[in-house]
Amino acid sequence: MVQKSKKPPVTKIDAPVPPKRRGRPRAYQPDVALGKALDLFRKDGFAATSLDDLSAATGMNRPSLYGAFGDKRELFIKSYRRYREDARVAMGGIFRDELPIRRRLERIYAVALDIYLSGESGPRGCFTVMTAASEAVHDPDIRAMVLEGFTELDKAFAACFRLAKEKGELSENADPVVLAQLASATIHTIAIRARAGMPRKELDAIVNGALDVMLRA
Amino acid sequence: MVQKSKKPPVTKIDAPVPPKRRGRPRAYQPDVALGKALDLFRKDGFAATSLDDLSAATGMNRPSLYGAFGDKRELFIKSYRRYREDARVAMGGIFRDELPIRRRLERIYAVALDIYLSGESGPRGCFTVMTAASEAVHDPDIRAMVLEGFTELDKAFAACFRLAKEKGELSENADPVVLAQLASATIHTIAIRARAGMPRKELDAIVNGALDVMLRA
DNA sequence: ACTTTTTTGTACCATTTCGCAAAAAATTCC
DNA sequence: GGAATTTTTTGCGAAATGGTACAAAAAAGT
Repeated sequence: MVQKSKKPPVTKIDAPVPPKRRGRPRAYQPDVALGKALDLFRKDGFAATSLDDLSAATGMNRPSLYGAFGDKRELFIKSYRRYREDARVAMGGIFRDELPIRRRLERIYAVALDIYLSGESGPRGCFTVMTAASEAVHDPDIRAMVLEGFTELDKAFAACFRLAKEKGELSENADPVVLAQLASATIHTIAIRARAGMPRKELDAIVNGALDVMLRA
Repeated sequence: MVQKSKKPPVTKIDAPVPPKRRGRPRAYQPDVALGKALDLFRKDGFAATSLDDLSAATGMNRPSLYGAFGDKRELFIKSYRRYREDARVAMGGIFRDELPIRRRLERIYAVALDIYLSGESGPRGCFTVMTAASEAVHDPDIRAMVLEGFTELDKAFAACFRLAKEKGELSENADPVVLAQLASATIHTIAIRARAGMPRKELDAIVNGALDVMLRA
């Protein structure tokens, strides 16, 4: 076996052209299936979601699910990763925006609330918070991912405040790290309260009050 | 039978003397059994806790469990009520204490962290938050209880800040309601992060930073 | 001693759940 | 057209789950 001709060298990582796979073609698109799985997990949580539910939601039958994503736990982990990616693309732009700090934060919370309040059968909250509240205690891998999610948010907020301070939008003795933790705390509280059914108006009010204090009138 | 001698008139509502029940005596104490059930629910959540688990933990077999507390959902609800009562007695005194505001809040958070970090197999977090993250979406009764839990905490904090303001410990333009929501947010964030495995030191630091900002250095 | 009352303990049932094996189907390669 | 390859489909099976029926047990009343 001098030359390995097994795979044609994939220069373009995901070409829009189907790469002519060998056997029977898939009846599903992994991306959309994973999205459906994520929706279900967000709605019901890990324990209350059965493989049959997932099978029905994705349109894949159980063996296909298994072949594509592994067992239930692996599918959950992949769903969670997908959630984080989605959140990053939804947020990423705003964090790097050049708006004044108050506007920037308002936008961030608006997008967050869009995510938390979405869902056909009731608001779904923040998947990171949900996972922390359930699986994180018993599964070290999941716990690590969740912790990483928290610190990622903390850091993003901290960078936000640091930038604002450099631009003179905050007082000299403002501590970006502390403010970031408060900003995260506000994210967490609205995520939880959203899932408990609190209407958007009240959540917006909480955000506004928190911003008043953090940005120190 | 001129005088009704069926029951001796129970003037004292719960005498420490066992009231001579009629049939076979219970092999368990409902209070401690409910406590064990609460421990389990807090550890694993509703869906991941089976009746067999509960049976093993309480020492009662399933039919007895059913007879004493109703089905799984009812047992969960009773466990949650118990949690709230426990939390109230643990907190109640401090909220009404006459300490300076900073000290008072420090104590509150210390007690809260004691509750959230307790647990033989990992920190158990706040049961209200956990329940909001899971069952609250699908069960209106549970959702109502959880929402009530949130507003109860908000109100307690608000009273706290109102008192401090009256005593001149806060600036004139401080808004007790807004500060209370931030104080609740801080409770929520440490509850979640505790369950995600964040060590107490870091949680204490978050509390301290939050107090700095709320009490306006 | 016998009846009544209440709880326990054993056993059972219908359903759900996760996982997998084996056959059938759809496609490419030769 | 036939072999090779990959996926789908069907269906099985062992275990767990929530709930209940029923007899045995343990106490008080008579």
